[in-house]
Amino acid sequence: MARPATPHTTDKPVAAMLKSDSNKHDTILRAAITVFARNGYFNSKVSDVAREAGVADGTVYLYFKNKDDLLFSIITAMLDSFIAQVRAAIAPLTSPLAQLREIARLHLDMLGRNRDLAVVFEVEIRHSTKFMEEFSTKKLSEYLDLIQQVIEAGQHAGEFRPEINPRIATKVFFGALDEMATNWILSRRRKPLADAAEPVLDLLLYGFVPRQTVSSSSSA
Amino acid sequence: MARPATPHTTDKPVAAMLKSDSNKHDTILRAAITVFARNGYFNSKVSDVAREAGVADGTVYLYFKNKDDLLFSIITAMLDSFIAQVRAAIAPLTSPLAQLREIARLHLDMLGRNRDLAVVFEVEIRHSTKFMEEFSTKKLSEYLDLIQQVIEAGQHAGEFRPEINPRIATKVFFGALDEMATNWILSRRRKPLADAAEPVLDLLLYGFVPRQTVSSSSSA
Amino acid sequence: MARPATPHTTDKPVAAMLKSDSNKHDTILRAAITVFARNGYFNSKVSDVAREAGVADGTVYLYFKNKDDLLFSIITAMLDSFIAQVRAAIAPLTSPLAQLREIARLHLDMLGRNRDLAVVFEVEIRHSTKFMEEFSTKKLSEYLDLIQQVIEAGQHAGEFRPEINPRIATKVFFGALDEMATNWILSRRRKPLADAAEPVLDLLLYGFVPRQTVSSSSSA
Amino acid sequence: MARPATPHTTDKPVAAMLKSDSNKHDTILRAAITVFARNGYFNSKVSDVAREAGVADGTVYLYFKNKDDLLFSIITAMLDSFIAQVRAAIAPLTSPLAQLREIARLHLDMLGRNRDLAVVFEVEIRHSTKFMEEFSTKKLSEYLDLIQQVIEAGQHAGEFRPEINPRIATKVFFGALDEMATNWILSRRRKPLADAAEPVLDLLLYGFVPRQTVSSSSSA
DNA sequence: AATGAATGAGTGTTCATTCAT
DNA sequence: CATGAATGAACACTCATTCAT
Repeated sequence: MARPATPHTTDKPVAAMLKSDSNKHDTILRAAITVFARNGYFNSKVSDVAREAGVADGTVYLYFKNKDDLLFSIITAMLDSFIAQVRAAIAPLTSPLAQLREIARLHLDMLGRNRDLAVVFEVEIRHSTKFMEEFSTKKLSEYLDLIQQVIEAGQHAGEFRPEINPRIATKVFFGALDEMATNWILSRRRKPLADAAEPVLDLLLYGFVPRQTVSSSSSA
Repeated sequence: MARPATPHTTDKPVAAMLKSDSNKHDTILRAAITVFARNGYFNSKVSDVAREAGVADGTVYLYFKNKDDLLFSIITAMLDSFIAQVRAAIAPLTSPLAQLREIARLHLDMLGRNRDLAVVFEVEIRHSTKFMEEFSTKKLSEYLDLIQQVIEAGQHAGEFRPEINPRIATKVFFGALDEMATNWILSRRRKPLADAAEPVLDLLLYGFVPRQTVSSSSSA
Repeated sequence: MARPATPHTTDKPVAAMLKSDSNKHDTILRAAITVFARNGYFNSKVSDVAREAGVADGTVYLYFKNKDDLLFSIITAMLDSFIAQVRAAIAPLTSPLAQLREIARLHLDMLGRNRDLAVVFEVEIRHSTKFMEEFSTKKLSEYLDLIQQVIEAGQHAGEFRPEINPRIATKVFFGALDEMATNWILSRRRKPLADAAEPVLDLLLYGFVPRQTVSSSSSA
Repeated sequence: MARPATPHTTDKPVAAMLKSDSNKHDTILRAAITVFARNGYFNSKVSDVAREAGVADGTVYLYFKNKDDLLFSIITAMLDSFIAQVRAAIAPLTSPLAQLREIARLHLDMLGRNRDLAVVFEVEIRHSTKFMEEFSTKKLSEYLDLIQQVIEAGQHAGEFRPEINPRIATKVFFGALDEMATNWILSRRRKPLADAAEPVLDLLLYGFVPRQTVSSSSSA
């Protein structure tokens, strides 16, 4: 139940955050996602990317400064696209709790739609501490801030416990989703990643510990 | 409150899961942790590790099959040591909830004691999908199974909600801790990582949503 | 004394041996001189030359066969222009000694007017033995022959010692001027190169060794 | 005639300024001379040098920082060796004029012994203005200073004209020899380069212009 | 066991040249 | 004539690994 009309299926599929047509820049970027996901960034050759994109090696350098810039551009594009989608999706929702639910669903939905994208995001983004720092202080923190704002709004609205630290709650939320995605990538079973959204949310929202079904009322 | 005598400070400091003396095998492994944490696995040269360890390049190959084997050995040693510590620490505890609490604390305590170790564990372990698959299906899953057992025990004991999926709960728990560690590595502030254990646990155990202050309302 | 009206200042400035206007062929050639002088032939890119000339890369190939042809054309143009100037300048002079003096002056004057030109001539012309052979047996030897003829004429006229080998004298003469130019390029002081003409000539004409101020006879 | 006992033939042949045995550093350097002379610096591949030296590509980098360092080392070694030989050869000579003569002979003798060496020295040394500046302000100027001192000593001794500028005389002297060498490289005839020493010296010392045989003629 | 000199396969990047527009 | 995007051959340099000592 719930979440009935929400358009999981964005007409602009996540995988196609890059205009799928013509545009050689995007063709190369898509090829890089495929290749990096297959072999990992360090084990991928620029010429692999070029071949996958159907261009000459040198052409890659007409559109990207160097190999690193390829990875950088992929992740920037992903996060930009994702953040925009999330903003658009939660804007109409009034309840912060509903918004948080929507973020979780979109997060998993997006990564679950394109395994290659997910691999790059979950694995290759960590290819160096420098690289991670770069993103965690820029693009990624933009996303995390968004989540944190929702959580704080939820506290004001009385939907979330006032005593929890919103910063930590954000990390717990993000970490939980991130781990689901990482596991999904590694697991052989191809159950849709988005299926995990509901149970994860239930856990995060209501905790491991049972609510004292209180009083006698339940038994009554 | 609580957890008074629990020996946070294992007499065998985490960093020295490798016997700190003589043993050239361990000297090289420690050197590798330092070097990999500093530059990342791919940007580290075997000769860097050798120099750090004070041995000749060729000597590394007397103890390790190749460069990959170095990283593999580090993580295996880390996880073996960690799992052993966790088992020992939770054995005397009877309440699964107390056990889970102890795991969280130890997890963060261990990584927080040695940033290099944490960097390798959080970042370098992901240096390839193959590598991750290798671990997630072996060592790491041994750790995750341990957590899962505690959660299931907690469900039987009535300490955790019976309806939650223990497998998913395990991932949420691990993912939350993992994210705390990753963030701690990247953050400049050097607040002890273990300080995060309590608030994270509170969030996971009791959820984001306030418990209905029960009483009248429910019965109303 | 002497050489009063000789037009050091050719109305066609040396630098503009290439018609300075319109003509795209010459525009590119001038750009090439600038660029080659700045970075050296091998470190210059065809696209640098194109940009300097304000044309597209491909346009360079409409006027020159390839990059080598650019350098070749520069030096050919320089030497053609120079030889023509020299011929014109010495034609009216009757004394071979005066002619030789004029050649020295013009030689240094021309190179000293345009450092870029000098750099290309002194440095880049030597970019390969093949290249040098090409020129030394063609254009350059035309210039050297000119000098040699003047020297031989001087011998017949009794102005130069009959016993000297004109071929060797030519090389000594050219080598001395060449070295002055090379040094001038490298030196920081920007004293006009042509200033060196007089002292060099004095040395070459009268030698290092003092003329026996001859005994008393002269005074007699 | 003249120059009877002077040991043109240094027991340590010029070509072997590099100990010809074992020493891999020198083997590579000799290979580089051969290869650079054959194809020119820019057209030579490091792997060509390695093959010529009979070592692996990587080995070159154990002894030289990079390709540029190869050329740099060649010329430094040449000049060091040459300057030492010249100093030793002129030390016993008392007459500056005899010393200058000896320098000219040695200069041409050395280059004439090993065409490859000469090619590198005459052609490749100019592979860039930066490179030339480097040498002209260091090693080469040490050589030029040596010549200049001899000329100045000759002036004091009354062997050379007092009014000539020693700095310019040095350049004229060096330039003349340099040009002889350059021409010899390019010429097909293989007449010993050192044969040119005597006529060149005669020209430089006594000039192009005949000494007034004075006496009667003038008064006639 | 330990060494470290030697190896040589591997790759990111450049840039002269072409050609469809 | 002119363009400049695309090409792809070429190459300096690195570094994991070996092995004679």
